[in-house]
Amino acid sequence: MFHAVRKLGHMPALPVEESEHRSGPLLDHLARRMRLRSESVLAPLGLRPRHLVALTVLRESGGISQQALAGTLQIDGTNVVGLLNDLEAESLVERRRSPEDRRRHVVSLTTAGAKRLREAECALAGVEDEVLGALQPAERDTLYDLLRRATSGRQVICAGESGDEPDVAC
Amino acid sequence: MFHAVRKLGHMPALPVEESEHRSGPLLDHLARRMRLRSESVLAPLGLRPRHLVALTVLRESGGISQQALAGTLQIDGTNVVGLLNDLEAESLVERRRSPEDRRRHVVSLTTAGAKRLREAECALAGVEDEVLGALQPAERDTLYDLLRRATSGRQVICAGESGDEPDVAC
DNA sequence: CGGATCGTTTGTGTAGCGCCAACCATTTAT
DNA sequence: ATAAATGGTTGGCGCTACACAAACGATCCG
Repeated sequence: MFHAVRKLGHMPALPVEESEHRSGPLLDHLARRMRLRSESVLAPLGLRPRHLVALTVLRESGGISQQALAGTLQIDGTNVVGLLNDLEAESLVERRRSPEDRRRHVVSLTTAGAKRLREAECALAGVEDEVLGALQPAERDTLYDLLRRATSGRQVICAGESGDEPDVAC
Repeated sequence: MFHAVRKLGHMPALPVEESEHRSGPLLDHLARRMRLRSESVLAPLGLRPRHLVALTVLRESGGISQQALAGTLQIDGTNVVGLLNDLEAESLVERRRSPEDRRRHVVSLTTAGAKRLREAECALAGVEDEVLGALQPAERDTLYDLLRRATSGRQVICAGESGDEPDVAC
């Protein structure tokens, strides 16, 4: 439909930079819009956006250690404790000691947690409609799918891996 | 691929809501991952993630008033001042008084600003590769496109619009 | 003229979060 | 067995990103 026909001189072979744009800032921007509006909708459920993120992650990863959770959530371990305390206080989440290593806590969603998460998602329908209004339903599904896949990918924890510098000149 | 076989017919036995998931939390999650890693990469350029968001918005909206900027950025007007001060201090952005209403400041990207933004985007290539590693290049383009369109949509500023309550039972 | 609006400055308050340090319980290494 | 490392927990400190309020100059408008 809308080919951004920008600078179509003779169009030799390359849509060169055209693709130098990064989605980081847009992600930030959109996430903020969503989060701001979500807060008010989530409040009556006693949840904050960050709790939703945690619950969502937990729904997908089943039972994981707090450390691992801290890893995927990318927040400091000590803060995970507080986060889980909130959730456990409402029995949305469960900490059980791992049988093979009893130092570890295996965190998992309780059925109440799954239920609450659902309610929250349901409550967010309006917000999403508002924020993603410019997108067709099918596009929203695509977006969801992309986000889900992108987030489910294991992120490198900053391992040495100095094979080749990725931050080249560009 | 996965048709979210949304409730067709009477749908007797099934993965009922399947499509009740919201992208909000995922957006939050992914944005956080991206932002954290971006910070370190952006630092040498004297920029913070939030500056990037502003610059990106400005690149698309051309010259707009600070108020409008506050609106799209969804941050308080007084904070926009500080944000712009940062950017103007490095002449990445320009405030000119509007000719038709001299109270207003028309904010726009300077050429230096556009250049810096590009450098930043370029510097972010590695981060994006890392964070969106689970996505194919084509998918990343799709993601970018969706995000761009979603963010460019005018967001309702909370106008009355009480036609029908969108927060129905669900 | 007087009231509303845009931008600016200055404060104040709060939430989110990193980080450090100390402390159990437990596992693993010596 | 004793020492060291690890997972979780608590408490505290500090910083950053805001929102929110108040007061002011410039400007527009009725």
